[in-house]
Amino acid sequence: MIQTVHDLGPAEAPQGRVTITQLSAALGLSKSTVSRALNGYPDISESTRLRVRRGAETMGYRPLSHAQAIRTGRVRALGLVVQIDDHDSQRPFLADFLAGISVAASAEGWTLTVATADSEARTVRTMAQLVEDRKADGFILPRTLSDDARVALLRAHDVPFVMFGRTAKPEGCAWFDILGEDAMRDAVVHLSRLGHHRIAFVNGGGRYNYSRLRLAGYRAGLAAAGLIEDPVLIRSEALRTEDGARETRALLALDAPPTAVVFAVDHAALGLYRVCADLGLRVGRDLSVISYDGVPDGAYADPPLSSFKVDTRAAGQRLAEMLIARIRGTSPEELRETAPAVFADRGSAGPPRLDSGALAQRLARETT
Amino acid sequence: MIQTVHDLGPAEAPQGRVTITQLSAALGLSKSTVSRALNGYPDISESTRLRVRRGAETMGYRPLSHAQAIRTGRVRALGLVVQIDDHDSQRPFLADFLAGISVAASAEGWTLTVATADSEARTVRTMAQLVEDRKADGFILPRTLSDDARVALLRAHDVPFVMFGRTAKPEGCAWFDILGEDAMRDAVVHLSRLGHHRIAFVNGGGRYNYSRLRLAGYRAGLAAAGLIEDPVLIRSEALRTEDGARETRALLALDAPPTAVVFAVDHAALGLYRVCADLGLRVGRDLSVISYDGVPDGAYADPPLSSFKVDTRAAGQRLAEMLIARIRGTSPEELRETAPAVFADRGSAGPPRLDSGALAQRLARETT
DNA sequence: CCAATTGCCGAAACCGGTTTCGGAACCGAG
DNA sequence: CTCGGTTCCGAAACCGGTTTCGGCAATTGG
Repeated sequence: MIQTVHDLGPAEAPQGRVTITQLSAALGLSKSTVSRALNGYPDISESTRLRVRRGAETMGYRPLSHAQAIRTGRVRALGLVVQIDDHDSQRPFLADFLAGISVAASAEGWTLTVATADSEARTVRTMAQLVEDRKADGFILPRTLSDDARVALLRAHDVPFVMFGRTAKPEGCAWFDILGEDAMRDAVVHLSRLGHHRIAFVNGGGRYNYSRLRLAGYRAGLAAAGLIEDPVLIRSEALRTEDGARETRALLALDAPPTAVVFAVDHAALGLYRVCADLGLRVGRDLSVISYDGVPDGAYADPPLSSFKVDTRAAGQRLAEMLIARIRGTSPEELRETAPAVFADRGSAGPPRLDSGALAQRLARETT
Repeated sequence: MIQTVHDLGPAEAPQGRVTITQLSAALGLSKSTVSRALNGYPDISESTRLRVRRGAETMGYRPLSHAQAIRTGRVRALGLVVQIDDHDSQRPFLADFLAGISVAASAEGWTLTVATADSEARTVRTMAQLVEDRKADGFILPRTLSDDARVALLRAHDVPFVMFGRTAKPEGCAWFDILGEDAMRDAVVHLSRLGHHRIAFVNGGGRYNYSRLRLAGYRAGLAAAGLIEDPVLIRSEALRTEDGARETRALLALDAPPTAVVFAVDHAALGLYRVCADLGLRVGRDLSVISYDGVPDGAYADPPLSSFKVDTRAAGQRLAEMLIARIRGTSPEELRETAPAVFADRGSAGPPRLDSGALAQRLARETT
């Protein structure tokens, strides 16, 4: 007897779940046949395979992932360990990132296991724990570091993973990344076309792999614009607003200050706004800025921050899809993708009202 | 033969996990005895129970949760469905919230399954799915609504849950909540002591249960301060910065504008800053403001926003502990806790430099 | 036409646990 | 000394799947 499924769609028939035993009985087949039919074994005829699939469909059979896991060792769950000690831009994107992962995962009937850790060591330990307890079949690694302990662990234990971000040592690594270097290059070129000649660069954290790339992009932009690199215009380690303010002050204290600044991180770029407010400079006229990330706060600044937006949600989605493919056996070399950041020109970059010399004079007046 | 665990602590011995069969063999007991010993069955002598526990400890035995789940139906996982259609203050707290849940869960050997949904209907559907697939044994419900469809579903299916926030119909509900009403009351009293007589209130979204409570707290504050309520000073539906700006403008357009505003939501309160910047008003002097949430952005405002801070991480931690207790059988009535918000006085509330009349005149000058 | 494959499926073992059931050993009481 | 009741443990069934193995029927090759 097949229990009819009433109430909400595929919700719950009273004493609900249909098991493989029930399904096989209803079909007049053995459960081994049903199992192999559903899992694509070659020794099942096409006709019965179809019959089984249809029967499973109509009876609403869905195998319990933990019941299969006991034999297969796989639970159909993606793992994500969020490291929360770094006060960088991860937070505002977290919800979108999760959303992207979640839709891709649930589209395939997978789920997402999340844990947090407050240090790199603990992150690795947590991941090891999750793997050992079979709580996740693979991991999405956000914020790839240049030398990443997580990669070492997962490689050693042969656990599938995909990185959000590229790495210097790509062996066995799958990744999805945004082309931050192209964004930085385009930012410099854009500012150059607006008439800027002294364009500074404020990078993010050096331990992150992206900072290496973005610096290269900045340099490529200078080259494309025919500008020569001035080391004093390159700063780094600016992740938070305070950091960005600090670096901005340092840049404006130069004998020949920049008239435009390219930031690798939006939150740091917002520090420039504060310094400008203090010094009576108008962003986008006295000092131009272009940044990267596309955080919502940037849109609320005055003038709104021109920034290269990253579609974090889409990234999460793609990463989840790629990780599932990876777990199912696709080789890491086939799973490497990049996407461009999209420039949102909002008014924080304009033609220089003052050149570097005039700006320096104005700043000198201000500070005395 | 017991395999020795080398490398990193409880990591992985090659061909690792010790099973209950191995453990029972090593102890010279049957696996049923071992199982019952570890699960606290009464028909196991205290001495063997101890022996088993010690053996499990030294051999590093940890039962696979999905192997137990196949019989018990429980996977030792907490569920959290994050709804991302509402653009309210949920985001900045998400990481902290997850961190709190994560530590409490992993302390008990539980994990966290996260999903997202972009509408209430989909949230409910997602939760039903997770329950049916046994991906979570219970749920943490963030952002309790006055009339919450999630509660209805879970109650109907007899699935354990705890709410972050109270509810009007408490039957069968467990919760943890911050006393936002006390915060609002204290805010009004504080402003009154500073010399304010016209104190406005800008509430959050009416569908959330907390808004009812915070309004009541505002009123209690007026009563405690000996002020009479003026309906024109009460606004609502302000969650985002734009909303807060809109409501601030409406308040300042009154014939007798408030000299201080209490906000139920920090991000909305930041809208007041923007309006003041536009109008040339100095926050904390020409117009005072106290808010609620304690978002990081508030500390970066000028002057920093005085706000009642919510320890979201602690809340997540406690909620996870309570949910585990709930799943283990504690009655919901025993699982109801509240905690106060902590006032961070940062300078956005001061003695009024102008009274309501003078402020109105100044605003009139400004707008002409 | 017979032997050897091949295609297709069922029976049964298995995965790592939990839970039911029955029985041996021990106990105090009659 | 026997008997009924505890105390405590092992054997075996079970949970819902997967996978191995073997066998029957149909097909192919010689």
